[in-house]
Amino acid sequence: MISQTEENYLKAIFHLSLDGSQPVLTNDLAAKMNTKAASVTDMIKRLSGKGLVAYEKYYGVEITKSGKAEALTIIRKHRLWEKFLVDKLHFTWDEVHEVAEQLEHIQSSMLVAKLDEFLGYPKSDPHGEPIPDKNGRMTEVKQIRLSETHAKRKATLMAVKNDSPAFLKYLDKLGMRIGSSLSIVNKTEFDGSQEILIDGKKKVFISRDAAENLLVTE
Amino acid sequence: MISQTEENYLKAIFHLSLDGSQPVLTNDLAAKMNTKAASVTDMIKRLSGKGLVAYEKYYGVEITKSGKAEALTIIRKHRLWEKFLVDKLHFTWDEVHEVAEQLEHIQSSMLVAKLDEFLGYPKSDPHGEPIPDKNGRMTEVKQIRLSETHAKRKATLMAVKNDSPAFLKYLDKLGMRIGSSLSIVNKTEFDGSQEILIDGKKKVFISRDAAENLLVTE
DNA sequence: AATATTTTTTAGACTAGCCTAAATAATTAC
DNA sequence: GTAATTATTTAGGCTAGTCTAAAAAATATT
Repeated sequence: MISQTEENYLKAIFHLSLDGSQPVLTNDLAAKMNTKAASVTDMIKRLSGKGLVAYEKYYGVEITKSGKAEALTIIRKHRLWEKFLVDKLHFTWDEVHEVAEQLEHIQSSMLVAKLDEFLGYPKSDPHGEPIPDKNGRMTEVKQIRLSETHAKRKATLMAVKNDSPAFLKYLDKLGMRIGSSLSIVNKTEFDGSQEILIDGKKKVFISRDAAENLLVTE
Repeated sequence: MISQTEENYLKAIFHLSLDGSQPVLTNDLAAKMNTKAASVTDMIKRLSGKGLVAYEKYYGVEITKSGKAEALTIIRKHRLWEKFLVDKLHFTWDEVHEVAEQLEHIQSSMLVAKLDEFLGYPKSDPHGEPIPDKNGRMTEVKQIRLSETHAKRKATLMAVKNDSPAFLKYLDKLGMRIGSSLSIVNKTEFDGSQEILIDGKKKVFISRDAAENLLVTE
């Protein structure tokens, strides 16, 4: 049996090892989990004892095959629940994260399977993130930050890097959503700010900070 | 903040105080919670400290007004989720309890409100139990055990007293469901067994034990 | 009413997760 | 290459929730 706390650590390790360093460092994990390094060391030992991570003292931690499988089923559940909350219960995309953090820990493979079916086997969640299938596989689409695209190209918004309600509400106000077409009208090199056209209709200014959090395909 | 364990104790106390003794006894609670009496004493003190129950040493425990309100919101969530699982995800009524036991602890009043709306503000769960509204009020219908009805009367199955998968599957096999009309064809006094007609179609024998777990209105 | 039995509580110990403070290892600076 | 700094681990302690064994109170027996 794997506890909720263990699941949360595992998820954090998985995410850090994707877009961060390999191995994952104790302090980084402590920062992500909002705990102290000493607590992380404790937990890592437990996870290591269960074969979910490989741990080497003073070096760091790497997720194992079975740990990765666990992490992917948690992420699968999280994203399916987010999809449910938005599509069926009409939550807005900035309201779902906190609730999905709880729902992802419900244990029932039947529930996940039936929820997946009920939602029509969705491939991505409301933020554009891919939903792993029951074998943990997901269709990764090459996504780049809007800040890294070259001028004048037309791009499609696939996902957002930042899930904070503040950012998501800001995008809503701009009239931007997953699937919107974005074309760069003007780019100011010195501060990275851009003027973009949303769905061929609305012209807006966005900062480099915003552009870095928008993932698009060209 | 009230923990999941505290929620489970509170629910147990509420249920025991409904169809059992007032006050609720330590040993009864221990039996219901599958723990030892010593653990119950500990927990009761915690709940008492939070004002959710009134506890008197060597006497027993009674639920307070605020404790009852908490218990009712948990029961509300449990029954709404059961309704969701059966109506939307097509679980059978014997499969829902375990999952609903987990889902009832999800904290989000928005979620409960939206789920309620999504389900069309149902008044009862798949077992016929009433769903408390957001103020904890439920429309109680006078229900009696089929074993206590007088012969020849036609009754409607409103709820079942026993949620065990074994019993529910048995009822399914008999072709009996919430809302079925039951009329007693024959009653054997010495062992309480009955011959009944289901929905005017199917004639079956049931034991006193079964009849005691069928709640009907005449 | 005194004794025996049952119920409940207390005392002390365990695990999961967390903490602070101190010790140790690794890294950076000079 | 030694010293200073930073990162990590260990040691010991805390709370929630559980347990067993022993003590105390309530109840039942005769």
